[in-house]
Amino acid sequence: MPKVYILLLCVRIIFSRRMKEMLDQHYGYLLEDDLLKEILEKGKEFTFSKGDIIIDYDQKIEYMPLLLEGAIKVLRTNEKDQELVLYFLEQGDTCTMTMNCCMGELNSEICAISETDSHLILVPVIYMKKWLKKYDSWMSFVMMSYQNRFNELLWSIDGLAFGNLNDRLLTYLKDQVYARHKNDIDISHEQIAIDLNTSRVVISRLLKNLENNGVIKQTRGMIEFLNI
DNA sequence: ACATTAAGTGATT
DNA sequence: AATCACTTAATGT
Repeated sequence: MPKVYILLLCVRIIFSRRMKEMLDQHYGYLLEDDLLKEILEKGKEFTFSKGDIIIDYDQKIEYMPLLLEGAIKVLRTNEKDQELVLYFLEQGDTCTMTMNCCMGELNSEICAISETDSHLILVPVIYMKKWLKKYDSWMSFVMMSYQNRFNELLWSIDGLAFGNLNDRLLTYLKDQVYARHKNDIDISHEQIAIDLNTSRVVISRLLKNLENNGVIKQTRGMIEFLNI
């Protein structure tokens, strides 16, 4: 299990100009101006490093995240320390489970880990309900997120039910490439195996196949996705 | 140089 | 597809 560094390591920069730019860039076309302004007022900006735990199980949800940069892995584990990755959050996304939990005022049912260094705005959850009534664009945004997440969840379930590991691995890699904005993925076979809850040996074999078929190239701790 | 960690492989279930 | 046992290769101290 990854170590818990949590919020202590976060750098908090309020009223940064860059924050506004990035907010406009990734959410500007979705949300109305008044809302964007309110997000800047009420939200706090944070950065997380790779591997930081953003939200852990049973933690009280106080903020909802709006991702500006980077990628976040959202997962559940069972009684053992087996992980199941539910979905990845990329820029322009927000965490649907957060909304789920705070609507019902529940504690976190999931664990969110920063997959790369990432950069996000945290908005206190009380505003998310208020904004649902106040802003149409917020409502659409939330609905859209639900739809997207739901589809990704279906994907995960398909993977489990039909056991098509190769396909799951491929979409996993594509997700990584998309989230990192580059074709080099610095991740070990072991970590992939944990994410897809299978064993390292199996992943190694599948990756070897992909390498032989010219889909990827790999060196220690690195996978390069070719011909996109 | 030695220990540690990542990756490759054959055999078995 | 999973597990075991073992090898080889890359990296850190």
